Amino acid sequence: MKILIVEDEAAIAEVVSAYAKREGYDTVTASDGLSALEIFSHEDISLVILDLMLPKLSGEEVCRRIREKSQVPIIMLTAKTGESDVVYGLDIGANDYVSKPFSPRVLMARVRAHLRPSASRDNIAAGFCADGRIEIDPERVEIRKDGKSIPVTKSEFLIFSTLASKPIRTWSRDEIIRAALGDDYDGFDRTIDTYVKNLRKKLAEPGHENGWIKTIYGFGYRLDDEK
Amino acid sequence: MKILIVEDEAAIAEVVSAYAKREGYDTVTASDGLSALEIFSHEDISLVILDLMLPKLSGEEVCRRIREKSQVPIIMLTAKTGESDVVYGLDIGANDYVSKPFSPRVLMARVRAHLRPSASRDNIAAGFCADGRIEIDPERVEIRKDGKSIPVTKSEFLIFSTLASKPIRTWSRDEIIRAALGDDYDGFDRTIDTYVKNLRKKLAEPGHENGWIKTIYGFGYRLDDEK
DNA sequence: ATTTTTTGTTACCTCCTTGTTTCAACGCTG
DNA sequence: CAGCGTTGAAACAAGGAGGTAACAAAAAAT
Repeated sequence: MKILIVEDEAAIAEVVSAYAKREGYDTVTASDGLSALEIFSHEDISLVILDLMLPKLSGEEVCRRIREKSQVPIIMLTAKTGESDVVYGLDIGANDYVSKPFSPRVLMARVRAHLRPSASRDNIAAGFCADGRIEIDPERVEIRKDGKSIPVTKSEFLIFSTLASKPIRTWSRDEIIRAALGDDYDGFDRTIDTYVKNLRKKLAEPGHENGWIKTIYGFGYRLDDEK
Repeated sequence: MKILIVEDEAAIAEVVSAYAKREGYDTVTASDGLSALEIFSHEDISLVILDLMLPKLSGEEVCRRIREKSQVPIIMLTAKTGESDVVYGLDIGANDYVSKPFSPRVLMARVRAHLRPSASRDNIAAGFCADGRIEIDPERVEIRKDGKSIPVTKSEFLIFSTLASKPIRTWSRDEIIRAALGDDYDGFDRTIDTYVKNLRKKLAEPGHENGWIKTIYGFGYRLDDEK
């Protein structure tokens, strides 16, 4: 987990960085807007702490540019405390807004809240798909086809549940990893292929050779729930 | 989008509810912890605004119970302003923490930030064109004509989405490349011709041989969405 | 402790997509 | 309507994405 700290006052950047590191995060610091974007596009950043008053490129502009590419959480950390400043900051894409002077403890609590892994078995919804033929049972951790239990592994179950939770959506491999296996998973995205292959083998049948999992070339996978 | 407001002071609940409704959200109010959980489990709640000092069941406990089941965004709205209160609130599962007295405008900006559609593909706007006959679905990564899915490649999808995002506009090849394929794309602009050709082949029909993509001689392309 | 299952990586192969090129057709301009 | 630049279409090479299986490591079961 790497945090990008964009802050032109070295002293503040130091403090934030020190706190973040104490919590086990990696940090990287940018002191102006342009280098922030530069770093962001070349490193794998999980969260951005962004000052608004920056040399070269304003924080607002940095926020907008990042949002064009990414949904990474952005916490604005700034001396602008006016009501309108806060509203504006949030509306251009920030996820959180902390005013200076700030409490490092509170800031880090907010960082944790944004980086908290969001997946757990508990929020897997029971459900049906494939015209009701396939049933996901989070209580028993079981997938049934036509009422008959299909033995799947934990990962297979989590991944299929994830896909089925939004049959509408096409999921990229990274999204599947984050949603099904958790943020702290570190492994290659291609591993998903293997799970999908195994799931397909278990679920497939004549007429549904793909096991109701459709490949969206260049993007990822989606439940194939067409009628 | 329905917001659950958990607040025992009716006056505050009223104010929050009024603001939320003005923004187009549905609201439902609970005045104690138990009824909050009751409502939460029976209705489709997209976000919770949660006071901490509640009759029957504390806000902290409500937060924990909700978190056992769901990842719905929770904004704590409370008179407890101590640093430790904030840290504690966020650590037990709240996504945001707003202290009373609060600015309704800021609160609503935070609500918007939490409910903002999050997937990065979603900055491709869903939309219709060609008199509603062609539909762009960024969730599924799919283009449909008359409701029937048209298989397109990644680049074709991105390019058509770009054109459709501003049906008014004539796009030069370079602009299409930058908007659809990214700044770091390196390739000839004439490649766009090929994608357009392929798209046209897939979308065309008698009376619309150009697949709703119009050539602006000497400039580029534009969606042909005339009536 | 041993076996079995699951998890995750890798390599190989195939096929699709991507992007270039070539040439024909088209549209402007005079 | 002739000439020139621009666009359309098809063919093709090269790269990239996905399918698959074999395998190592870790976890669970016996």
